[in-house]
Amino acid sequence: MKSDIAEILKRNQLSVTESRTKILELFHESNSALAHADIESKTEESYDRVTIYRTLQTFVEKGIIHTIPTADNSVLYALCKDECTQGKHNDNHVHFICDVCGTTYCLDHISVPEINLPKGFTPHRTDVVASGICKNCR
Amino acid sequence: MKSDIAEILKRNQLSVTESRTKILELFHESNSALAHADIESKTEESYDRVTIYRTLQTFVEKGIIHTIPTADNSVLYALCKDECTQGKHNDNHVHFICDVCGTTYCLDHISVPEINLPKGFTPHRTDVVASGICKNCR
DNA sequence: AATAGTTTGCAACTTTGTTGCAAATGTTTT
DNA sequence: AAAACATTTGCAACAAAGTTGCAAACTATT
Repeated sequence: MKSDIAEILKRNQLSVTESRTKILELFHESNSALAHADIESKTEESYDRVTIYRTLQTFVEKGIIHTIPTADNSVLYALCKDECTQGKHNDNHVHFICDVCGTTYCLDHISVPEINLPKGFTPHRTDVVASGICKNCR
Repeated sequence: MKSDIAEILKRNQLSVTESRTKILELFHESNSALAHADIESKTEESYDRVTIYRTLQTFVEKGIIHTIPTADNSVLYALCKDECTQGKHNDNHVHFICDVCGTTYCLDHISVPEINLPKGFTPHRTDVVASGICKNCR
């Protein structure tokens, strides 16, 4: 498992450091999206705030994770599907934010339907963010 | 026109003040979404930052404007359709953000398609945010 | 026009995110 | 496996974004 994580880092030309390994592990363990603050607390503040910011930035650039737009404009990150690579994100799936527990789910298998935009608008990326009540909070 | 604006404020039990009138006018004049910074510059810094924050908050609470989730997690606001009232937002329409000029359009007339969520997930609000190239930047 | 209620602006503060740089860590070479 | 090189980390200092309390200014009400 640990070596899996290292593999991912190497494949993306990143040195395998303690913080990167740990943070990437967190994403793999969690089945929901994580905010900067989640990572700070789950790592028990072992790493500098700056390191976490930079690690997340790097992961986004490499296509390892992606950001999720939220209605309250907090910044969330989640693992990308395999098809994502540097500069070419393929995250056209649906996200669900639970109004009760706040958990954000990445519904990878549910794809975004075609949207008929007005003449002249060419879409490049489409995000769907649904919010409501999740399966654990009913 | 000015009296229209005052009407809206009164209808929402808000005192008609210069800043509120001016800010609400800005939204009515603009056909795109506005960020806090846009409002600051378009009012030529006549109002305190805090006043703008509070005005936007109040307008959101009253259902006069709504926030738009963005992929880069900046905070954007746009006028609500008539059907929105306090505590009951009805913004299930599509937003489009132009990657070139940064303009955000509220595509009121394009409705969000049904999304089949997994069992147990009950949606309450659904946002669709498309980004790409807008009609003016082709 | 006086009073009561609301809103504004200021100051101070918190939270969130960024940058430069030296020290520490990771990688490669011999 | 140690030296040399490259990358990453943590610190400090800063910048930007957002919040709160409170007195002064403004709206609304009588």
